[in-house]
Amino acid sequence: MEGKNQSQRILNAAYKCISTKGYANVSLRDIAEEAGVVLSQLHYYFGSKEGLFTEVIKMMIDKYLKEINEALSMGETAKDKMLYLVNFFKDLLKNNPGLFKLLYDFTGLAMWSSSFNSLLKDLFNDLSKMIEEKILSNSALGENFRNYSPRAVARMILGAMFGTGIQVILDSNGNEILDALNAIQIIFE
Amino acid sequence: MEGKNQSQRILNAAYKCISTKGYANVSLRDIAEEAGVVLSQLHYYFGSKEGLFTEVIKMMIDKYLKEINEALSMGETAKDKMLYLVNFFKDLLKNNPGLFKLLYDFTGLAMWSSSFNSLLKDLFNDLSKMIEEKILSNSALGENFRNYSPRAVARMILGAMFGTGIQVILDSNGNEILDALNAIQIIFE
DNA sequence: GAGATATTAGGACGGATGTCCGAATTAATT
DNA sequence: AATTAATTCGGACATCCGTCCTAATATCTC
Repeated sequence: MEGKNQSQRILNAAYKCISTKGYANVSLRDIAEEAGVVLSQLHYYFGSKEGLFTEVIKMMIDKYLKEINEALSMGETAKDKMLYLVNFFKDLLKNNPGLFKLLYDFTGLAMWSSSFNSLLKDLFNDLSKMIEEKILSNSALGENFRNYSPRAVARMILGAMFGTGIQVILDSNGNEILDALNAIQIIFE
Repeated sequence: MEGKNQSQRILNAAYKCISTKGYANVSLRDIAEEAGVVLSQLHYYFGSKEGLFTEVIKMMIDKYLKEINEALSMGETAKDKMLYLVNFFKDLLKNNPGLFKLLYDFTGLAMWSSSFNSLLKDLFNDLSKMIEEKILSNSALGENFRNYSPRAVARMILGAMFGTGIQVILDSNGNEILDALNAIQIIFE
């Protein structure tokens, strides 16, 4: 009756558990229970804990690439596009903080595990490239930009969002900090 | 012969273990062995794992507040001070990456554990306040700044360093990404 | 020096975790 | 309908973990 659904339900349960409690605080038994499935099914479908986590990470990566690509297709000028990107990120932090927590958590995991390192490294690479190409490439930017390569600026923008985001998450009343995200646009003024 | 030294050796060992392998991959037995001490000594001096980790976090916080305060006391203009701060951070990532990894790791821990949350939240608070007061307060900044509160800009600067730093750490050949840190100064051009 | 206190040492405990295995059930194929 | 393959289930396994307890040793006080 379940068929292929079973593995998808496990994947969704893993996603939910990890984004709620953190990868270090989640056991395979937690995930099995959340999925309404017997423990051994996780190994039947994903082989190991690492295999399951890998799939969750890939799922997360797809979401980020897709959603940010959408956000970056809005607007015309660099300033406009940056506004759309910032607003997307503010909305993400407010209405779907689990997705950001997942990114932060797995990025931390990737610091110590070479298996996950390349996955996350590639994601940051792709995201910064998207920012570079869609925001910083075509339009004629201010003279300030001539001192820094578009690649470096894109990395910094991505880092500013990420690093400001964690401060929002950390502070339960972080709504005020959300305004700090707008400050990224200072480079386009 | 050891006396008070014993607890300090445990603390140093914990610091070393966590900054090398990550808090999730370190057991009290690892720390005891690294310190050359019997397991039960950890509970004798620190009561529990949480108690020990708390002290390690406080030690880390002291280092950051002290070192960044020093970096921010250099230079005169906002642009100069920002350069000193960036160079301090680049030096940290290059020569003492373990300290940054520790910050990232514990910040992730603070997302899930309310016990550690306030410690890290306060650290980010203090650091952004230092940046605000020492860089953004006195001097007459460009007109761009009137659109954003100094508090928000400080948060964003801190976030940009933090978020760019993790990208450097993630990439084993991250020396190129180090240049992205310079791009933060684009807001002072 | 004797007694009290603080520290060190070693081991045991209950519980949790990832993994694996064999049987039962279901689905697919002929 | 019979045989084979795929899936589901329940439980066992070895191991590791944080914590706790008791005895031995060192340190300090008078």
